[in-house]
Amino acid sequence: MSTIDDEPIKTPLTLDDGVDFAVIEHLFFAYRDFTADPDAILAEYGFGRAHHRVLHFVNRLPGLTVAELLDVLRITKQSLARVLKQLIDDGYIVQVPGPRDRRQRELYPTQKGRDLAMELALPQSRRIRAALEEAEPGDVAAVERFLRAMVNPELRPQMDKLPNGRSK
Amino acid sequence: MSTIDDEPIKTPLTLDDGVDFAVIEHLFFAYRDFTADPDAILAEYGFGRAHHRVLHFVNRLPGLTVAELLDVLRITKQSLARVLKQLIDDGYIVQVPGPRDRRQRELYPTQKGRDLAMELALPQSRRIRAALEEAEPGDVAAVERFLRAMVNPELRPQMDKLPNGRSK
DNA sequence: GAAATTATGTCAATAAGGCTGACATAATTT
DNA sequence: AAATTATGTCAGCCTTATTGACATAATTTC
Repeated sequence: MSTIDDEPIKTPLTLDDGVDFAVIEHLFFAYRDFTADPDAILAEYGFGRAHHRVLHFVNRLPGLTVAELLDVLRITKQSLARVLKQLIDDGYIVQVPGPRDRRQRELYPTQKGRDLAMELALPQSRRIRAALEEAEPGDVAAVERFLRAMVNPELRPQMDKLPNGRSK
Repeated sequence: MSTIDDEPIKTPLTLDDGVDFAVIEHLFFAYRDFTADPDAILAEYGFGRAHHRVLHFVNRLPGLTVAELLDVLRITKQSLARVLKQLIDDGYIVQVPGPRDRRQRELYPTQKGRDLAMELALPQSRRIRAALEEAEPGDVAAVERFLRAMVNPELRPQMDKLPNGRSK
């Protein structure tokens, strides 16, 4: 019988073990630095990453309801409540009663909220553009295809609803 | 003079605003689902994402010291302490006094720790491979180049130290 | 050899951002 | 009129991070 084996293993896991450790780690490091940019700005406003996400999607989908926002963020009503309340109290987001269903609250950014959303997006956009500078034609499409394919299939339609350009 | 302007803005931010919102959102959704896989497994063990990261890098760089691990994870000693202690107490990681400097603790996975690291990596690897199935030749390289370029330049040498394949 | 530095560990307090469960209100639908 | 829906709120809990302070052992420096 084997006793409990707490012998140290001295050989590393490598790509030979059949796992894409390189991509796994690239994603980890990339995402960490990607979020560090806005985090620093948010701290000046007394906000956190949760505020960023709410502000971002309200700016990208103005007029979405609380339920729709919860569906995009995949968090609970109670988790959203605190950050949304702060953003409203501080004048970054306004609520408008739904036109058909007056129980609903349509969420819109104010000019202040739009400005902050842009300020937060800028360093991220700069980082992305710098990363793509060295890229060859077709790489951008390849990266977007890959990232999209990494998302659970049932959530991909949701991504397609986000405005892609030339909004009127 | 302008009064406080809390008028709702009804037009969405789009790519026309000069920001790569598509890539920003792709990264957000992709990373969320990418981490959801191991999170579910970790919960069964009573662990969290922090345990995963520690276990991962100890398996990828067996024998690294506490200081080196802190340098990779970029968290504080106190944050590491709790999760590392649990992983050691539960027999996933063992400490070995450094051979030259006996103050140092070299960290190694046990067989149990190696097994869990693989179990956590597998769904992530499966997701990556599925995403790359539709990819054309050269796309993998493009994705890795992009993700690497998204990392702060000063941290890239650290990524290169991770074993790339064919370990002996 | 004594003193300073270094590697690690630990204690206490704090904060952000999640969670669950329970309950309230108003508006809509049945 | 009753049931359902959309939203809000209260209370408590968990994980993961933070800072600051201090302790111990080992190494390095003078």
